[in-house]
Amino acid sequence: MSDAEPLLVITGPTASGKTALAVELARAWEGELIGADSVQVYRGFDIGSSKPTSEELGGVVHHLIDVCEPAEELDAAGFARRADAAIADVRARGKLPIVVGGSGLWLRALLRGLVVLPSVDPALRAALLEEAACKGTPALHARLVELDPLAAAKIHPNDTVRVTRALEVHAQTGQALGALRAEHALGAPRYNALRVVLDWPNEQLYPRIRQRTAEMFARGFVDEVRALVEAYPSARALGAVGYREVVTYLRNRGDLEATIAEVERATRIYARRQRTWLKSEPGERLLARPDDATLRESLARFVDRVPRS
RNA sequence: GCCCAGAUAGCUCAGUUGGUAGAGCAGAGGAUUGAAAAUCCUCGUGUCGGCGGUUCGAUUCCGUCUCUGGGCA
Repeated sequence: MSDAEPLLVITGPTASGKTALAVELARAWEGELIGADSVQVYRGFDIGSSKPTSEELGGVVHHLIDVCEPAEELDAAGFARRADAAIADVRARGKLPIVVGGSGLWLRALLRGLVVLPSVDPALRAALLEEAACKGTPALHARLVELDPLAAAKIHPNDTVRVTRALEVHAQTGQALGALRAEHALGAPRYNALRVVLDWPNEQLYPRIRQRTAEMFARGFVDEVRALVEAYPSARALGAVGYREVVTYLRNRGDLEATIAEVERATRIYARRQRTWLKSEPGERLLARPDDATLRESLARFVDRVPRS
């Protein structure tokens, strides 16, 4: 057991019921929520990200939602900085911070930190992407083999995001990301987190996804996307699950029923990817269904250990 | 009723100049250190519509039947 601060984290695949449980716990223990969701941080991305409404929150304070304009870009490092500040602020007021969200890398950045590096240079990144588009990502990977063999060995030649990222770091710092990561991996956790992983069998999760998707469209998801596309045509979050499918629908004047089915499918695939991530992520973990009767007792024992200043 | 085009993986289809077949999507698993709701990797046996014929061998060629589109009556 490390001496890092205890921290309660609610995570799990999409549509597993994270928000509802977090709100319930916040009410019970005078908590405030810290979002760890890479889409809900953007203003205007409401329906498609299942951002909790003020009714759902029922007065519970929710940090790190609506903190960016869609044209801005918040990355994992920026999120971790803001989340650290929000957690400290909640504690300073004698409340219980409850981190809730399903963005795996963002949670990792918060709980274990990232390699310390200069912030992203958009021009450099754009140039590398341009080169990847022209020559093909494997050509850039071949260069990475020369510059950073350790990183290259762990990155597939077709993985444009990771190949360009590693080259970007080398260009910015002259250092090999592979070695930096290996060194960083040995570091201590930043928080003593209890991660509650909510999940359901597919027979229950898939119908929940279906129902939530239907509700999104009933509440005006298409109009939300139309307005966002007009105001912020290059917003990165328009590529997120659901948004991407509706953008295509609007551009091609496609079939709405088929689009709804595509959104459901993309959401199921996303849920599976989240599970894979959650399985391999180290640290203390409590796997539970949201209706698990013993879950509240276990959480109450943990919360008793959390100091409040 | 006649003509034409189809019938191949859960779906959409490609293909085999005759040696029992493969893409995309779906589905399942995995990776993941400043894009992460992103990005990427792995996994393909199915009476090749039924029945006959030709052939050493037919999913492929021929005949016929059934079904589905489209056209003509």
